[in-house]
Parts: sequence; structure tokens; C-alpha cells
Amino acid sequence: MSAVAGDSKVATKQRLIEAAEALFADEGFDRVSVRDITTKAGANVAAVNYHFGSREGLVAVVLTRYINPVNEERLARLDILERRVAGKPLPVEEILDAFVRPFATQVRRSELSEKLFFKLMGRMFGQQGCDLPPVVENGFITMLNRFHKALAKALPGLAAEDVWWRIHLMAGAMIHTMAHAESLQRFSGGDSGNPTLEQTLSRFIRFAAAGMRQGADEAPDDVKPKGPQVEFPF
Amino acid sequence: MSAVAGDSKVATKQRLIEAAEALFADEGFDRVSVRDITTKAGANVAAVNYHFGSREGLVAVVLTRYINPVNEERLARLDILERRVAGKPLPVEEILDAFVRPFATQVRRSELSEKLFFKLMGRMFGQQGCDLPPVVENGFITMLNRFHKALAKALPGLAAEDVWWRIHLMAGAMIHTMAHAESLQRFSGGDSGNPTLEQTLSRFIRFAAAGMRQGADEAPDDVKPKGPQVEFPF
DNA sequence: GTCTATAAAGTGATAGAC
DNA sequence: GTCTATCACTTTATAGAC
Repeated sequence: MSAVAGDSKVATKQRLIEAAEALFADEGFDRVSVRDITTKAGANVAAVNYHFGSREGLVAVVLTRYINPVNEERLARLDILERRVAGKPLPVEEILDAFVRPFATQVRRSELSEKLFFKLMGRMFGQQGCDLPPVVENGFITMLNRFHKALAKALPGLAAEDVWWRIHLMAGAMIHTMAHAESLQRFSGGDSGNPTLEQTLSRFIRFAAAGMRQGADEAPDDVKPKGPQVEFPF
Repeated sequence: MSAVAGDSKVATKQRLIEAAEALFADEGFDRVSVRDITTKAGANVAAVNYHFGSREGLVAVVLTRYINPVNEERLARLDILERRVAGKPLPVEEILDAFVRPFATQVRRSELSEKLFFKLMGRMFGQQGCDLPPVVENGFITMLNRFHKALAKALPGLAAEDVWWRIHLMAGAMIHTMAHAESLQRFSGGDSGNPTLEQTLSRFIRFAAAGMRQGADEAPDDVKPKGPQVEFPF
């Protein structure tokens, strides 16, 4: 059950967090005021400062609440997979599954709708620059380096640098797809259908695995693509 | 040359636009005040309202200034390619080249550094919801439908719905990669190297083309991936 | 823990002189 | 087209009563 105004069984602190999450997902971290949050939560204007010290403190709590569990579950899943193959390379699909499936786990833990949850994830993971709390930033570094290692082992034909860029491309595809599913509906005029979460994960894994594997056994990545290179008069 | 405070040869209106672009790229559209912009441009506080009617008017100008040329150049490039093959399908790489190369064209037209320009593009294309001016929104719809058609023809094994989702994944990879190149550097500890723009485009095209093509001749996209589906205790 | 009242600063916008 | 002065409003934060 979602905690909003009038739901006085749930502690104020919790109601504030959940109201903030919903508002941040919808409007972005910058467009939501403390008053918006306390009103939605049915709390007093001073409640945010009492419970979180400041608006910034609440933002940090919201940022940490899902990102860290997602990154930890990613590592735990990768651990399980690697224990099973005992040092051998893993199939790329399995590694990518460990990378995205935690979202499906965590969305069930949250009070948000699937749609709002992924919008919030998109805003968080798509954040520019360094406004992530240090503990979150470090969690990313640890997690990404483990996945880099696993993917480099799975794709021995690729240079370390290329593996990093493909991780970046892969993560971008995931974040954007989750955050902007409604844009796709708008742009396609509804022709993109109404897939389940599982179908979307499957689509992502297939797309990204093919991209990760591309040419891994042949040419290095910095060879020119065979595209046309038309001279263009702009 | 960049137009900032003191550069009185350039018209105020132009200086305001360029100052706004740089600030929006760095901090996001919401965190920049009218005063920030006029100060950076060396203009009077009232200048934004005089020249653009309101802060919102300036934002709309900035949003339209590059997105529309990018989308139009995409269409023009696709036109040239299609004229050459006279109704036959195009190689996926050539279609994707037409999709991303306009960024390389437009970055040269702008006063921003390559890094700032792509950060700005990332903020624009990554915008949630409907705060795009209608002319921009419609430009997207037209452009994306043309690319959908070209890609569907190039990938006859795919359902229309799957083509839409792969376009979405592909565009997400591009936007995120361009906007967050510095995050990759931070997360990889510098191991992602210092590729040129051309190398980055090439990496993107190869990755995305492989993803677009995945299984296009065999199974439909909604088949379960062969990943492990481990039961996970969360 | 919750509330009211209020402080202190910042916001976009505008009228009117030059 | 530029400037000053100012308005009306919102923002975060806090002191102090309950």
C-alpha cells in the first residue's frame, strides 16, 4: 500500500520518503519543493527538516534506497553464476541477466507502480555529474569493475577499453529504455505494443548481448565501419 | 568564438542564448536562473524577458536550436542513401550512420566545446515527458517513423513492434553514451581511453547494428532468452 | 514529534527612465 | 535596446510553543 496523505498508520518519515519518490519520478529532483512533498505526505512543512536535516538529506536517502540494493543484487547474482562455472567464462546473456534482473526484484519491494519506479530509476541512473552520495558512487565503481572483468573474460577478443565502452552503451540502452517507455509509445503512435516487464528485459538482453559480442572474434573495435561516409553539405 | 560577458561585438540576444546553453549543459535546465544567464552573458537582468518574453521562451529557443537541425539532417541523409539503392533495403550500418552523424555536423556549428555540446544534447534528448515544444515533438515523430520504415525494410525478419523497441534501445545507447562520457571515465578509472568523436560513433554503430540485427532471420523477439532464470532469494 | 510563525534569500517579471 | 528599482511570490530553514 502506498503511503500518502491521511495514511496515518505509516510513520511520517516513511510517508515523506514515498511521497518524495513519486514526485521526483514524475517531475525530476529539481522541480519538487519541500512543500510539495509535505503536502503530498500529509505532513507538516517542517517535517522534512526534522526527519532528514534538510531537503538535500531527503534526496540522498531516496537516491541511496534503491540504487545500492540494485548494485548489491547485481554482484550477488554474478557471484552465483560464477560459482557455477568455476573460473570459466560465462555466456554474455547470463551476465546481462544478472545486470538487469535486480530491477525486477526491487520494483516489487517498492510502493511505486512499475511505471513510476522505472521513471525514478531513469532519473537517478541518468543523473549527470557528481551529485550522487559517495557511498553510491563507490558502489557503482565496485559493481562495474566486477562486470567488466566478467565480460572481458566472456569476450576474450575485445580490448579492455572496448569492453568499457560496450558496457556504457549497454547501460545507456537499459536506462533510457526503462525511463522513457512512454516516449516510445508517443513517438510510435502506439505501435510499440504493451510488453510485460519480462518481455522488455528479454528484448534488452538479446539486443545488448548481440552488441557486446559484435566482432569479438575478428577485428578490433576501432576499425572504421563499412558505412558510406557520404560527404554532406552542411 | 564563444559569446560571453564583455564580448560586446555579438548581439545580446545571441550572447544570452550561448550563455544559457553552456549553463543548461552544465547544470540542467532547472537549476539555472535568469540572473545566472544574464550575468554570464554580461547583459542586464531584464534582457531575457525583453528578448525572449520569458525564461520559458529562452528555454524553447535553446531546445529547438539543435534538435531540429539534427532531425532534419538525419532525414536528408537517409534520403540520399535511399535514392542510391532505389527501393532496395539499406545496410543497417548506413542507416545508423545517418542517425548519429548529424551530431558531428552540428557540434561544429555550435560555440560549445564537444564535451559541453554532447552534455546539452543528452539533457535535451533525455528529457522526460512533454516539455518539448510541439514543433520539436512533431519533428521527432516524423523522423522516427521514417527510420522505422527504413530499418523494418532492412530487417524483414522483425515484427514492427520489435523494430520500435530496438530503435528505442539504440537511441538510448547513443544518448546516454554521449551525455555521460565523463561518468564512464570516472567509473572505469580512466581505462576507457580517450577516443575521438569518430571512434565513438564507430563504436556505437557497430554495437547498435549488431543489436538491431540480432536473430532477425530466426526467432521472434519475445522468445525467452536462454539465460539462467536463477531463483533469487530477495 | 508536530505545529505556527517567521526569517532570509532567491525567483521571474515589469514599469518607467534614459 | 538597456538600465534601475521594485513587485509579488516562492524557496529552504528554524526558533519556539505545544
